[in-house]
Amino acid sequence: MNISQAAKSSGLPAKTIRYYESLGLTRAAPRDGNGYRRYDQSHLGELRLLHRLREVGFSLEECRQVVVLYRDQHRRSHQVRGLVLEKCEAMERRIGQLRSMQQVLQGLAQRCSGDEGPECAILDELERAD
Amino acid sequence: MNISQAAKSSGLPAKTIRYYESLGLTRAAPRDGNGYRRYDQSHLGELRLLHRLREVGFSLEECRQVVVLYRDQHRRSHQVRGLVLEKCEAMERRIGQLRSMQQVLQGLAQRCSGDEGPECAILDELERAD
DNA sequence: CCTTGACCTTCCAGTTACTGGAAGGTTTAG
DNA sequence: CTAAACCTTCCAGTAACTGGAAGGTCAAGG
Repeated sequence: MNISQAAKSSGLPAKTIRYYESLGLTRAAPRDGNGYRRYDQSHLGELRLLHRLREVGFSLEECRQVVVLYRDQHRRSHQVRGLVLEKCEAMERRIGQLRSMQQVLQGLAQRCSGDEGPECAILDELERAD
Repeated sequence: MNISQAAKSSGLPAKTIRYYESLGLTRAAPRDGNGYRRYDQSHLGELRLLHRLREVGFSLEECRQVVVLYRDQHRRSHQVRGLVLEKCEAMERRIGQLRSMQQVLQGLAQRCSGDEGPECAILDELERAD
């Protein structure tokens, strides 16, 4: 299987697959005589794992930690679960942040008349000291 | 007022103030004889505006749009309000995304035994085809 | 007068996670 | 035989800073 097949089957663009390989995030694919990368099922598992981890918000560094466990015969499942739960909590905190930002925005919009004149409570509020 | 005073008073680090100036996001501060930037109250308004916009999630490009209106005597407040409401909706969409990612993570964590063994429902789920 | 520390300046490099594109080799279909 | 569709590597750019190097300036203390 060449890289475009691996891309289709894993959901990652070919460019991204090469990029991950260059970072050492995936094992280097063996090459054919012409220099083309060759993929098999074992590569696909890793690529799909990476694709899905990214989809649920893992950074590449966090993906790397999961991949290490994925490859480790002696992992304990609570290690994987720990990483997932940690990410879950980080996500929760991030959502809370965004929600509070959004509330500020709503409050600002409410106080602004939103008419044809230049006076604007939003700008007044945001430029003022403390 | 020199740059470190402006930084303290606006909440933006000095480095960031220079950076914004280099992008043309703020007016270039006039220089003293020694080449130091000098700031007055009118600069502080802009700097505080930028700081607060960033805090509520505006990108620099979005900040730029607000700053243009801030400087425009002939703006209409509904233009400012429009930008804020648009950002508000984008934020809502983003929050929805994060929430659904978080739910996936919670579902994964629930299905994993989280014990001392290597078998892990999370990895099984994430590596599998479709 | 000299030094020390705290300012200030510019510029370059690194971060994250790709993505686009150039330049060039290979394979496949007609 | 040629054109399309692969593949390769490498370089540059994105967003929004941040750290650090190299060097100029200024105020206080001995």
